[in-house]
Amino acid sequence: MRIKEGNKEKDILEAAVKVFAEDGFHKAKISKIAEKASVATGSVYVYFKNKDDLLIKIFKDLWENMLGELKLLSSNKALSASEKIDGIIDLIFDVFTENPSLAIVFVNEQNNHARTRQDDFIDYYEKFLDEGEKVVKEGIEKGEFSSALDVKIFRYYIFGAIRNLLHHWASNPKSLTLNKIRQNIKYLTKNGIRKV
Amino acid sequence: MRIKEGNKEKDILEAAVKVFAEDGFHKAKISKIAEKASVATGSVYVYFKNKDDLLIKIFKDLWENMLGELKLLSSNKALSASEKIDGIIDLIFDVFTENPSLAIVFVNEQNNHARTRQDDFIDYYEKFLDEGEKVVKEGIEKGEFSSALDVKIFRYYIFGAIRNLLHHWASNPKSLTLNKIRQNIKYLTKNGIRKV
Amino acid sequence: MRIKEGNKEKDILEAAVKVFAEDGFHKAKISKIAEKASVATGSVYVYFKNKDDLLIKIFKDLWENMLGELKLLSSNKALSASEKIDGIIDLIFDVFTENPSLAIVFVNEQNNHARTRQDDFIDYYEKFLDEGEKVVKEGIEKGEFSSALDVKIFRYYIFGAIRNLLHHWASNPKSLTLNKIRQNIKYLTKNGIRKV
Amino acid sequence: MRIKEGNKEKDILEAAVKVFAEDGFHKAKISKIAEKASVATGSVYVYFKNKDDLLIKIFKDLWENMLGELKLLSSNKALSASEKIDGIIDLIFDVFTENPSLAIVFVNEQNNHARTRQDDFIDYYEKFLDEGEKVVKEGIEKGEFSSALDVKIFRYYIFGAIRNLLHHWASNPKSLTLNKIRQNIKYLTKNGIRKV
DNA sequence: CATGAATGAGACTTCATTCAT
DNA sequence: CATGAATGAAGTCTCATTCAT
Repeated sequence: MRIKEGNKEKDILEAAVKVFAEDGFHKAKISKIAEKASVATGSVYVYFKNKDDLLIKIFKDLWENMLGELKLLSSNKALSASEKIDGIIDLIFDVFTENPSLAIVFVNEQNNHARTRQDDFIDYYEKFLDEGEKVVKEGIEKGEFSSALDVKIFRYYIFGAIRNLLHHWASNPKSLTLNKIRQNIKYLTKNGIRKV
Repeated sequence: MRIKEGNKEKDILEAAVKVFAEDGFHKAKISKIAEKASVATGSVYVYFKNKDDLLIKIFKDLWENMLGELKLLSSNKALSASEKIDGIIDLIFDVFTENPSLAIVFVNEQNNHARTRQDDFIDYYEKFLDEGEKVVKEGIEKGEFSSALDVKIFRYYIFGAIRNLLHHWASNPKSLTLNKIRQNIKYLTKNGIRKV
Repeated sequence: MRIKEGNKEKDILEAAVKVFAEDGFHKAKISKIAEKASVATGSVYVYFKNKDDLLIKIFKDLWENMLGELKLLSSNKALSASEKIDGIIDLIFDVFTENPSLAIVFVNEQNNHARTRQDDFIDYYEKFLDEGEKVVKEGIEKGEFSSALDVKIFRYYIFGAIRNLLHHWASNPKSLTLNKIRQNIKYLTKNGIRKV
Repeated sequence: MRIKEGNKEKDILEAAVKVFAEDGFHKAKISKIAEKASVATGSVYVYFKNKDDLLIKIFKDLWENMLGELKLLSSNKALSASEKIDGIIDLIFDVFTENPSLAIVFVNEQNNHARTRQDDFIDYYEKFLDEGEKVVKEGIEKGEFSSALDVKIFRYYIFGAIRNLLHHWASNPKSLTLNKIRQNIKYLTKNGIRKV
């Protein structure tokens, strides 16, 4: 029995993230992914049902992990709502800083793909956003955050902002320091542009 | 007086926006666009060089217009920086409210496409963002906005936020009132989530 | 508008019969059919949904025609049942004599294909057999044919016999005269092997 | 005494017959055959050269056996030619009754396969038909059967008839009693449809 | 002998684009 | 300008076969 050496599944998934980031999902070729993962084209189909399945697994892994981390964070009684918001921002930045290609794939492909198909990664993603929403609600109730804001809207607001900055950074890593981006996001989220 | 014989070019472009929004650029078929525009498939190629050209023209029209409007707004001496920010937000919302399909195409396809090709619509888009940046700078100089923020980052921040909310709204028009979104964006942009 | 010159649909169908006969349905390549029909590979898909559709159309054309001819024959009041049986045998022989490739495709592929899919050509085929059955019933009622035989069985008996002989002939056209085959079938069908 | 450790070769062959009958040779997957035989995919290739080889062995086993039985029958001096014909029909029916899947594989795949390749099972098959032919010749010489018939043609005639009925029965076992089929074939073969 | 993960050749099918009318 | 039949390049996916263990 030929033993599965190394971790082909992981190799393929990582290669897929890179190729999807470089060429976009639709122009990405399975053969290129296979080559980058040092496996035969057909081997991709041993581990994944089809091209779509690669993308789905990428997002599922991403949001399943993120949700897990976020839960740890949001349940931490020692933190204020404001500190938790900072934590969420850090959480997101840490993941995508480590894997800029993943940031690009997320920004460019997730919406487009989620629209057509109903996959289970969407559940994780939505739960992640729900969990973030809870933190904001908590902050409002505690009087930390303004009760004027709509939490539903805020979640798309802040997420879109972060997404766009990450995408810009991932595309031009030299134009902006990630740390500066992170700090500015935290500042803007909490204070807006008004002089405090 | 020009005889109104239908404007095929415009018909095709509008059909393209709808089909790209529905099916995504890559899955969209030229034949479907032609059908929706009530022309023959071949006629698309009388007015446009190829499929990419359709998308390019869509974005060029969009940002050329937006830039023109923004220039009028930003050069208005009667407005404070803060009022101009409100104006920019209104500008964007007005365009995409009128044409939700365009919002979807913008959000889903522009990044993806801009990455690969170097097209002139990008100039207009960048100039639009530059012009917005100027307004922020002006606000900082006048002491209206905090000098702690990086204008470059802010432009991606606010634009990402708006984009994401528009996309969410365009995909689920009933989940949120556009007016509430607009108000919240204005509030958040200026005040953040802190209790004022 | 590029006009459909000649009859590409018919050309493709005829090429398909030849290629299916030569290589068998599963080993037959669309590209070879296209080449034999002097069209581009893609053109096959202008006229036919897919490879299966080619086979289905072949059988539909065949049995629709055969059924039409058989109805004319069986409704002819001037003929005895025995003469009608001869007529049916002639009918089948005439078609396949003209198109030996069709005989091979019918024998080799119809059963195999009919099993998996439920296509409308089967209706025509079954009706053809039903119509033949009627002739036999008529012969029994008139006292021409033995009442000892089961008409249902007879229809598969005679049809299998003819099919097998046609297939053998089509595969080795020189081993047997078609006329001799035809005569023997008529004789055997009516008299069996017993000395009369 | 040989230890009974299961007979993988036989298991695989029996599984192959079933799968070929169900799915057709070309759509049948080696992996499904292996699974049905409770062995690993690779084990199929320990016992058989390739997929074709499975089919060849199936037919070789079939006709080698059939030929052996037929020789016993045809050399039996105690039987008339007519009785021998009955015996041949019984012989064929007995085999396929016991193994309807084999009947389907025979009818659907043998012709198709025999055409392309030159395999040794064809020798056995031809010899089986030759041996049957001898019985008919003997019947003619003895004056039992009509000298008007061509023995070469008869062999394909009767074999086709039987094949078709077996196939019909194997596909729809409930539509006809096998006994009735057998009787009718014997009757038709000897007497034809004429009233005796 | 037995295994089953890995391979990679091969073919169907799609659809942007062309061009004769 | 307008048409839409025709094209053919290109990529996904399947699955028989191999081979290291």
